[in-house]
Amino acid sequence: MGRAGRSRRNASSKVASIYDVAREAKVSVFTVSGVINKKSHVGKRLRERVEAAINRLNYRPNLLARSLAKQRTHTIGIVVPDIANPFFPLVVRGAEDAAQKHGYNLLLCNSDDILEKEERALELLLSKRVDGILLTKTAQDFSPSIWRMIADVNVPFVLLMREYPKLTRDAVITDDYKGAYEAACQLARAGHRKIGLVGGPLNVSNGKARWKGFHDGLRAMGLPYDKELVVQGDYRMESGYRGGHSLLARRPDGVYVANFLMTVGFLKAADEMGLRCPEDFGLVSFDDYPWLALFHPRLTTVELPKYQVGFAAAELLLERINGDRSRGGGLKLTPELRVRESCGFGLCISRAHSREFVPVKEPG
Amino acid sequence: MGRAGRSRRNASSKVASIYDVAREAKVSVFTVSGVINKKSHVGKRLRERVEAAINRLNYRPNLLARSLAKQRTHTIGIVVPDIANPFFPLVVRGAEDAAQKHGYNLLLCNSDDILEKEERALELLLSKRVDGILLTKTAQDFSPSIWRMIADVNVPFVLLMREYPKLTRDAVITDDYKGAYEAACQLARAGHRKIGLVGGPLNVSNGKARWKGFHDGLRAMGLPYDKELVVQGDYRMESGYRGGHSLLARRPDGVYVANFLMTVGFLKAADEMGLRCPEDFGLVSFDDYPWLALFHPRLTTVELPKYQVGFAAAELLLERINGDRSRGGGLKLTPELRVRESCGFGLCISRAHSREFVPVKEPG
DNA sequence: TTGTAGGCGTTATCAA
DNA sequence: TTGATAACGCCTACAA
Repeated sequence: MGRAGRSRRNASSKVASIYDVAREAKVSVFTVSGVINKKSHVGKRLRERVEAAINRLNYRPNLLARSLAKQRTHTIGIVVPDIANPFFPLVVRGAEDAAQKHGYNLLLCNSDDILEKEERALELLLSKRVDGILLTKTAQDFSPSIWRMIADVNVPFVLLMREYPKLTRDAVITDDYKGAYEAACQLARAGHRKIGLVGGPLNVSNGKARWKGFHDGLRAMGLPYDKELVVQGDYRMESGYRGGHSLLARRPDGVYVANFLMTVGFLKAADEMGLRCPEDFGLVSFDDYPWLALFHPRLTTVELPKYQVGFAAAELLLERINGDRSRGGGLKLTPELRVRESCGFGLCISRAHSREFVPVKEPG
Repeated sequence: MGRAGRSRRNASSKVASIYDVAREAKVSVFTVSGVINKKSHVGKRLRERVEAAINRLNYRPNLLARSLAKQRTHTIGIVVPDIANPFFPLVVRGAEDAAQKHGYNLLLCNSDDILEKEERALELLLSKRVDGILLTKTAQDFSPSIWRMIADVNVPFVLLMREYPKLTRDAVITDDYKGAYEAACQLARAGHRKIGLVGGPLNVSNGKARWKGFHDGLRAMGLPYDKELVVQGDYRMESGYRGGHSLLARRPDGVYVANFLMTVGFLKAADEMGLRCPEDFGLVSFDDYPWLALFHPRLTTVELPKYQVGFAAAELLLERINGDRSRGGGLKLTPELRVRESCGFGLCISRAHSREFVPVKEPG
């Protein structure tokens, strides 16, 4: 006996359903559904009647019900370590813009780079049946239970900033090797000989890349790689601070810090030790922000195209969601060295990559 | 004839449904549902059988279906002007933490402070049947269509940082009047007499409060309020930049800029005009960040408890979602003046509010 | 072109 | 305690 008799709404909830519209327009739900979804097979007369009814009732389809029926939520999940880390807001914004463009929404989760939180977030996202997931993977492997769930649900993933081929090869990252390489070279060109590193975690892909690039950059410039001048951080302020204290005690004349948050911690340590940049040490940081061009020391940085990372990742994910595997995953976006005073370019000799500051010339 | 015979899953999708579990455990879906939701009325024997079946099938309830049935999504929508504005990430993080604690997720939207985008976002959120919405309202009034939809759906709102009593009195804001008042006083105490303002939009509540506080602060210190030294911005960098050029041309000796992004623009303008802070003008900004204590000029700011705003707002919203109206809406959190060198405290005579920097003493 | 009815995966009501 | 079965609101074969 179908559902014909149902949908008499209780007084409290006034939202109209497709049935109410059908009744109001004296047609079937099929017809209503047709005009909502702009199917071609609905007569002009009826369409107008339905549209009138829709307006009268201020009807809006219940997307929850639609999702259940169509097995598609038009929602994508995004899990980042911490939206409060200034690196991620632009990534998320890029993703949101791309998603929005295609009628998708973003369900946002923070993992704090902790596996357990990450897995909890993923379970929830999968249970809510998001159509796809953007993920900045933590360093640890998934537990078997999550692997199984992922396999069952079969939803596309695209990785943000970090690779994890066990899960997927679809990843949008930046060329951190190159960025770190240039950072090291810039320090060398500025005349520094005893160059230290505050690196990222070596168990995540970009931590490794930033370390390797630094290493190779030094070698290319004929400088030694000194383990004593290298400390490993975790991309958070606190680790930059501790790293700063232990590294600066060895009096390097140049330092490359692998992200902005650690740079802040590092500068705090330097401040406490009474050391000044660039007078006492040259500094190159990763990850640029507009205000860094205005405060002193004006930081030499390697800008990462954060917005583009998020945007491209979401676009790629949407392709996968739509079953399009034509384009290979694995975008690697190019970073850009921005030379400013913090590297101490007294002797500096490089092309200027920035319009905002004093151009410095390559040697003849 | 019920649904007994259904749910033979097609090969592609392997996720188990509650029916599969029921069949596997040779019980009814009612029993399975009971186990999942830890209802008391399910025998121990059966419960164990069901749990075993759940494990075997790696069953996870489909939250989409549950939401439809329960009329509750355990999702809350949050719409902010722009997550890339450094003010909002911490707000969002606070909200996410509170939400997470209660098993809720965040659906994030950016409005760019444009009414049309805001309304599109709200429509989507409402159609997806979020249980509640956190909103930083744009300056313009809702259109009638949105009003009607809101009335129909009857979902609780809590406002973030801005008031809009037409919609709800539940709002979590900061005491911007007080913050701006203190900012003005601090500039006066530092010895400035010709004090200018780069304010926020006057059609949003906190823009007005920051202007009024500034105005009253000046008066309290016996200084004139000079319209010529006041420009209106929109909280974005560009407006701070333009405001900086037009305001600095009048050579104020002290300036209060109503948020960080505009301060960045303002400093750029100053830089271009060859003016230095604090030598050529004292500066107090709104909205503090950890790194501002480390770069020069070290900014005197009025810190707003961003994280707490988000957290408290989400908590309040969750109370409303659960039908709890006992606590009155309308939290006003207290800002904190952090005195640092940018205000030019040569003559300064205030208590120190910050541990990070040189305490300056009240005169005897 | 339009309508009927069953399915999406839960929860919840009412008997048994 | 348990089980059948109607909602929840939408889409969509299959019929007409």
